[in-house]
Amino acid sequence: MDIIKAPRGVRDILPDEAWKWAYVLETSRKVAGFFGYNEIHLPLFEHTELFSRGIGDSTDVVEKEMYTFLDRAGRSLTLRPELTASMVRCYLEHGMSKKVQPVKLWSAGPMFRYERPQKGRYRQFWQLDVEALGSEAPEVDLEIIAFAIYLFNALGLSNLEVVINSVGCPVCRPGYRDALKRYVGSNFDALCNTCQNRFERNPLRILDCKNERCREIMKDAPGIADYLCDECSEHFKRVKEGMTILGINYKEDKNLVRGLDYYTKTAFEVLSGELGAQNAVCGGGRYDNLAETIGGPHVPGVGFAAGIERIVLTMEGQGCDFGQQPGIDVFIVTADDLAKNKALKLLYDLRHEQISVDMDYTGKSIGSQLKTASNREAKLACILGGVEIEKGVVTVKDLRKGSQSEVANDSLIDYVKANLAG
RNA sequence: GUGAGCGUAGCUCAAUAGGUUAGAGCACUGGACUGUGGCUCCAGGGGUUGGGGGUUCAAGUCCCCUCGCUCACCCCA
Repeated sequence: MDIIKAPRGVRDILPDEAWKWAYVLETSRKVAGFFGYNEIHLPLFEHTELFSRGIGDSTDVVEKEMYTFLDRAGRSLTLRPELTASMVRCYLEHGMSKKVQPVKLWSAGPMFRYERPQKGRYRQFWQLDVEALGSEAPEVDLEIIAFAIYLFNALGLSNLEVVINSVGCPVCRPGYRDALKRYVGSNFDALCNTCQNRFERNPLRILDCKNERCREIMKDAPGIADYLCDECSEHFKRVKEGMTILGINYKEDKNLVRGLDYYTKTAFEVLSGELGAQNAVCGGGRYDNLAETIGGPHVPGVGFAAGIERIVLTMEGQGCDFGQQPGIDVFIVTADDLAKNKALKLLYDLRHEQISVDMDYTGKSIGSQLKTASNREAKLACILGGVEIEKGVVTVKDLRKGSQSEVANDSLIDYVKANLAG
């Protein structure tokens, strides 16, 4: 029988990589603390309707990328493809509008999308998600963008491009949509097939088509900036002012449109050259109508999601520092069977002192055990045998220097601590 | 979902133009060194050449199917 392998598009994060993830997540947790965001854990699956209504029925994510299934009671459930809808659902369900606004939350975990796997794109992938709910203030948009930038700086990333745009709101977007259609209509035949399809369904998406000719045509397309209502225009202006005050470099890209229906006003992405076609390391924006779409009252919100795989890939590509790879400090070597019980006791005594220590249980030769100690990159080896037991000592070998000395049992812990510190 | 390239040991890769028993480095285990690692030398274990079918006297190599990986489109994080 064949060995069962992992399904397509998913992968194991092995220890060699997992410690890097831990670094990214720990750094995120710290930044969240500085920015006053609280961690939250949300379910991996929700009612399908949450996503189909929240994200939008005609979006690619909902139309063809969701893992949807019926549970044993016949309910239609879906593995979450993103976190924003769940965040809003959670806010509504727990009456968070009664708390101080905005409610600032963050979470990290796996998302699921049935897509063709590619570099930096998997069917199960991790996102860091940061959301601020319950405030219209443009300063909150600014804070969300600044959070992302602050995090990426803390991780040592460079050469990132920040692009922002305003996608308007239900008041002004229809007018822009019409203007865009009037412009595109005169060039309709020159558009690629997909864009011709988009013309009726979602003309805004023609703006970020990658096709050469479409790009050429859209270069002179009307920008939404000229069609924003006063409120959206003021809001956008204020966000940009804030960016300048904080010294965040950005590019205004009038062609930036986001694929999910719920975005209003501010939309932004952070791009990395390290990722090939999947160049967005982070994306987000404001979604003032999402809460109503899923049946709640009006709750404005703004947030972003960043892909952990893509962050790690970019960091590796740029040679960023991930901190210290976890390893062992001390390895205990038993020279003979007489020492086994003493060694066991020592093993746990050191662990109780919060020293990372390990030993070999297989009874290999002393040479092999030291080899293992080297392999594990232990700093010290504690050698125990009949000789040591008789004298009431432990032979401590410094594997970095090659020197060793006999240390009395009762001063061993202090000796080990002193030598690890040094 | 569409297109292209690629699947050989745990990893990185060899293997004339179809031709014997599919090799090497790293890693692993052991020995030289019987209580001292890294360096060196030696030895050992480990493969249904992703899976299935076909062509052939003969297939890792050619053909088909399938699974997977990679890249691009699409979309996005």
